[in-house]
Amino acid sequence: MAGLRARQKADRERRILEAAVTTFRAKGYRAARIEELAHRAEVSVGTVYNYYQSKGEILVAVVAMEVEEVLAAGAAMVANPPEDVDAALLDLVFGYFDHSLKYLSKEMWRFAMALSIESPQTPSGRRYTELDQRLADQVTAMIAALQKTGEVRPDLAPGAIGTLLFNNLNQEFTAFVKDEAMPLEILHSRVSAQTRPVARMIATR
Amino acid sequence: MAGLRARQKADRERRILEAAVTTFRAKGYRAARIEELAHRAEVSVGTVYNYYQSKGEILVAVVAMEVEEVLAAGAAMVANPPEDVDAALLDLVFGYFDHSLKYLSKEMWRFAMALSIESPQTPSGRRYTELDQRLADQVTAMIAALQKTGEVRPDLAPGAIGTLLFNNLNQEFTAFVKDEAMPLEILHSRVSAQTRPVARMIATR
DNA sequence: GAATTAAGTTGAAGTCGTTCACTTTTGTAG
DNA sequence: CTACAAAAGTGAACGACTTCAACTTAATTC
Repeated sequence: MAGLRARQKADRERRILEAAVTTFRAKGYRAARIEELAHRAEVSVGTVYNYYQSKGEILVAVVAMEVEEVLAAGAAMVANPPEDVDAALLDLVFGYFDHSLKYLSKEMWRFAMALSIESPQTPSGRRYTELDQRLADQVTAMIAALQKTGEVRPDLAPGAIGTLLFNNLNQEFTAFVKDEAMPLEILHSRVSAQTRPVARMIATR
Repeated sequence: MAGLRARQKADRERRILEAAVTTFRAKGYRAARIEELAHRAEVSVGTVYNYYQSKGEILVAVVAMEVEEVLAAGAAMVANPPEDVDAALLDLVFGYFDHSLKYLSKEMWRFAMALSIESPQTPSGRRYTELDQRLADQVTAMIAALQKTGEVRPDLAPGAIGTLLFNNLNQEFTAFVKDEAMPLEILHSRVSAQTRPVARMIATR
């Protein structure tokens, strides 16, 4: 028997997260009121805080869903990388970018990023940073994979180049979410311009 | 005649900024109460808001002092760059890093960064982003200068490489301020590891 | 199945950044 | 010197996240 209490608990948590996504998207993260969100989930304000430590933690839970999906897609690509160094790196990265607005608005990304910088020691801050790290590791893994197939010069440390490229794409993604007017294409072209020269230089000719 | 009103105004603004730096450093930015800061500056809470639009704006005013100094030092270096590509880039960047804790604590950096991401359209957010851009431009200027002296391959776009390197150092600096325990040396060595391979590849041999 | 304990819910109160209607001070004109 | 206008200062009130002491409800024991 699942237990009434356990079922109620799971149901409430789900309702709260659903209500949060709905409210955040409808009103924006900042303008979303915990009270409204609680009402929509049919619980009290206190109960929301029983399930999530803060408004930010609810947000990071949504970010985590997003990033987990993207990581899974990326892992498939690393397991079977395109031949071109250029294409391999950019396909991977554009995969991140193109999925990024599936559940989250730019505003939601901004607040999640800000939270992770502002409060790096909170559970939500840590969690965000950890997701970032896993993305960085995946870029490094891609470079290592390309070294295995002989596409990338074997004398380079994949960690250094991977981190460099990830840091760059992360910063450009930050610029992207900071500017509501910037379309994905501009992000693509900027990151291409910065990634391609490196791809060319690290490739075996 | 300077005018009593103008003098009092300038004096109050100075007192508020001074009180802010003192209070932020003593208690930390988050724990600093506007009320305490106002009391220390011998004005009312309302007057603080008469001079600065928000708590964050006071913080960014301090950041700006810091960055302006660093930019000036960097400009001197770009005007007369070291011969080595390696040394030129790392000296410039380490100059940024080593000055970064002169007026600001790591916590203050974190809140300033968070603010600029969270609220990119506010005056303070814009101001921070603009300072960042000027730093990025300076890295690009250094690469352009090294192309002029023939140290860097002339076929590369200095903007793309400069932005890439700046994005990397900025992200690593963010990681540095997120971790209270990380010493400057680790930041140096991480950025060296990521910058050196690129420096080697873009240098004329 | 009544009593007891443990787990979870509730919303009013607390905190702190920010605003605004009112007061005070400075500058100016008659 | 008085009266008026403009500028600046003030702090109580407000809004929104978060906490917590009191209350319900589920589980367990006898």
